Amino acid sequence: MPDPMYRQIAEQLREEIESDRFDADKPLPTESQLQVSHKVSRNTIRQAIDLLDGWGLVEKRPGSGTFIRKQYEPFVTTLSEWQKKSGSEDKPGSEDESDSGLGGGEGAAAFNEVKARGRMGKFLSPRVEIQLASKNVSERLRVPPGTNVISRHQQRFIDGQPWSLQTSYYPMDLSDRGATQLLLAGDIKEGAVKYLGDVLQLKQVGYRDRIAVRRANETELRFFGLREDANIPVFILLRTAYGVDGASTEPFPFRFTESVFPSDRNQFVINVGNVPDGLAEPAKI
Amino acid sequence: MPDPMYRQIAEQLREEIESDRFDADKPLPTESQLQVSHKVSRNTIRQAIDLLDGWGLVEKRPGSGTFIRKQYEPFVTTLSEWQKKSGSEDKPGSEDESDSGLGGGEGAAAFNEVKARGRMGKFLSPRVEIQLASKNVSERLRVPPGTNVISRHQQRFIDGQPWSLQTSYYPMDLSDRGATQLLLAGDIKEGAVKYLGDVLQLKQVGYRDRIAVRRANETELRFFGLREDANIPVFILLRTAYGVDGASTEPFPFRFTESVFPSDRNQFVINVGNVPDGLAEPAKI
DNA sequence: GCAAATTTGTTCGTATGTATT
DNA sequence: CAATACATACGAACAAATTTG
Repeated sequence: MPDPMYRQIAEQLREEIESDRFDADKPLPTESQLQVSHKVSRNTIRQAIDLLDGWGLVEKRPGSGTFIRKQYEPFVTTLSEWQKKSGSEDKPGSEDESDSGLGGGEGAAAFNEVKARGRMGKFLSPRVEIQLASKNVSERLRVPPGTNVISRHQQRFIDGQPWSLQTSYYPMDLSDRGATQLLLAGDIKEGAVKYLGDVLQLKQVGYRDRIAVRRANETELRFFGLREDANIPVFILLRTAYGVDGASTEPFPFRFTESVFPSDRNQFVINVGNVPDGLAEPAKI
Repeated sequence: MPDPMYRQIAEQLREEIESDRFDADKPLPTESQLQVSHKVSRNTIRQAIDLLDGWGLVEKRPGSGTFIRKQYEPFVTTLSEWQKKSGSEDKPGSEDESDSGLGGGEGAAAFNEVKARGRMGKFLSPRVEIQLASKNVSERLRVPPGTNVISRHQQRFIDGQPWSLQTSYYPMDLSDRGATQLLLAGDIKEGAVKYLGDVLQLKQVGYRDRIAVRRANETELRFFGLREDANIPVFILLRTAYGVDGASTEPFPFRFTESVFPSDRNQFVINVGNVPDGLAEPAKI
């Protein structure tokens, strides 16, 4: 039993696209042209192109045409530490935290990784709000639901492309005790982790990342320039950071971060134990 | 300008589904019924339902009806180690590796995590093949492309549901030097890492994970019971494991593993440094 | 076990709307 | 403003898968 016509046509177009038989800058043949050349109705052509669209291969622009979607060079974010400490063993949580804290995707460390990979990062100034803790945030920060928390939201770009959306939540407690910069909309140049260490003797000792994938919501579709039809899901990276300070030797959560990364241009790397030096290149999948 | 009809209808149906206004066991109203109740053509109803299908909310069964898709309780896999070592600091790569090696998603450790989470794991017997190393495999294992490598492919189930597909590649070298069990189709009860340690004094000292997301291929759609329309992508987890043995103190890659997890039922957790004890619960996203 | 009824799948033709050039 | 190209919507017919009597 052969596949239905629209699927056969879609497969054929896919094959033609992937072997560069179309000009990448110019639109594909129009629906009317394809309707003629494949001797089917325009509806059937549209079904075929809708498939390609759902596969993320093409992008339809009303009034203009159907174009081949540009494939991104994936950007790799290292979630564990990625800078080897010279002259010290590789011990997360040990005493010699460098400027980037434990590294891996945090503000300062993330920016450094972008630079180290020879790409151009642009992190907009954070938008700061006092919010009531959602159930999720209150559970992670161990504050009662509805408590005020500091929310710092930031848009990040790489090579001019929208790259990630990040929101960090801090207990109000921290600003009350003197970390007042958390309330200012500007960047914290040295990185929030180092700042909290300097001001409150709050030292990050570890973090837990959770990775999941879901469909992009309205805001995310708009910011990342994704078309809903293309069905590009987003990574959700939830990080709970733990620290100790003078008052407590038992680690407690002091920051909860939710980051959103479109899956068409992002990958993650985790190094555990002793692995070769150097930044990991993207995986071919 | 209001949304088109099919989108309005889709949103309304979504709202009705999410507030449990339909019986989860019985099909939704048929296309003909909806066509009447919404006073539109059947094609328009089909467009609306196709949207819900693409959102993964419903599942269409020809001849039978349209059903609400069951949501999975996500299974969480810890990629870093997840068992605290009693009486020892938390140092990956240190001397006191327990039974599960460095832990985190490996055969033995993965099975233990499933058990620890109170769920029922079933890992089928691996299918073993001698293959020519692909470009990807040869790069990771640092063997010339086209060299023979051992491939061990395994299907994994949790609570009776297909959960992941995993293929590990080992240099032939290892079996030549005595690790002959790698060539047998049976399970390696103690875990491959421990086995290699016992037989070849090959000790795992670290690993690097890469995480990406892509569309499921034919095989994966079939195995995981996914419908193409539902557009559920899969996680790709690539792990390169490094070890040392008597002959070399410089870590070298001895195993490369590619695992595939459907994103509708899987999440990952990474612990870095000092984090609270206990298995992390799924993220709410 | 088979035939009929039901339900979704495919394809056609047509008309009109909306966005872009 | 006109032409072009994709978007929405209607109606119809037949096919294929599944359930039911």
